[in-house]
Amino acid sequence: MLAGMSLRIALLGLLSGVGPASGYDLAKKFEHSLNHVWQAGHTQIYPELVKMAADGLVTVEHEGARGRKIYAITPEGRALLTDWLIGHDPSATVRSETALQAFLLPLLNTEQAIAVVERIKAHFVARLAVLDCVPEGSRLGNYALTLGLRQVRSGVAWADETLAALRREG
Amino acid sequence: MLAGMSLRIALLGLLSGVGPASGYDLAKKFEHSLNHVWQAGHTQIYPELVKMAADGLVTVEHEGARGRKIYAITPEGRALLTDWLIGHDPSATVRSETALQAFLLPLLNTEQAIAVVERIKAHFVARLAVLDCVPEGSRLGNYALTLGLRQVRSGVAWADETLAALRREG
DNA sequence: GACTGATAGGTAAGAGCTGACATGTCAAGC
DNA sequence: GCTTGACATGTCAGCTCTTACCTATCAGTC
Repeated sequence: MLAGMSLRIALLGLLSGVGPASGYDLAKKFEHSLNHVWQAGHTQIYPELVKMAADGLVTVEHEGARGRKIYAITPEGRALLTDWLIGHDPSATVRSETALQAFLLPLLNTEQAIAVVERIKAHFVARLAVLDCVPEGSRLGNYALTLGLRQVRSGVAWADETLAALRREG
Repeated sequence: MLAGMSLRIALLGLLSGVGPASGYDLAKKFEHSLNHVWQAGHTQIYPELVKMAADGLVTVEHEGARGRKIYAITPEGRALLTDWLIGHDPSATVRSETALQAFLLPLLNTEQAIAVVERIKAHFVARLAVLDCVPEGSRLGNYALTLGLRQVRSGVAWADETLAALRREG
């Protein structure tokens, strides 16, 4: 099980959850639900689907209007998906620009630090607003939604706590 | 301000916070503190320091034993660092394998889902243990530590909630 | 003297990802 | 008939990052 097959898994998961779809559909789905969990644009998705078809994980079910190609997950794809979900130990790699700014906060004076934390808080709040608008009951993604909400709320709480601390010492 | 200069910022931040250091030192610092916020191995750090020196952001202060090269941040480097901290709007790009597994949980049966969430929880707990052992008072990183602790704890809370829900329905 | 492990610094192939560009279809409104 | 905008699919350069590999020094131990 190679690392860095998360894009494949995400695509297989969508195909498994919502049924056959075109690359375009999958890109839209990424934008409107999965993007809180994994990012990918159409420039990544289209070539990946071609490779996945070559590997037998998906098939082109039929071609529709405007060159629209509908992909469906194969039994091999379903097997890979389930194996990954059950067996893959998620890597702990984190790359958060927000956390990096938090890390480096002590390099700024109090006034500057307050401004930075205010902006970080605004970011968390905006994200919270987006997550609150995600429709529930779409089967896939509900658990990720509650996880995201919890983590974003804890981000807001951190920002408030940090702002209070900075203002006390400032 | 280009995107994807976070590695530079992280290195400049360390040099600014702890003073001149070698690539090796910086790699160690990454491993023991920054890696909860941003990942980078020595294979990324060494070439990046060379490029940063070429761009005038750092200088080789002197060379020590065993070819050890000590880098120091320059005024230009300090200016770039401060500008980024104050002016950079952190990108919201997320790529979390854990969250992806959470997203796809509904594709599994209850028994399998419980096993996956148990593993995710174990991951969060392990991370919590690591963060609890990070020495406080090291100036840099304290704010990121409290942020990380909050988010990991909310991860554990989510896992407990989700396990309870799965066991009710199972 | 030989071996081990930490120190110290790299290179290079290839995978992953971003942003810019390119092409063409189809429906709706003017 | 023409334009606009959504639909639909792709390529490519360039950057980031990971993995595997390589070299060499020095201290301590068997």
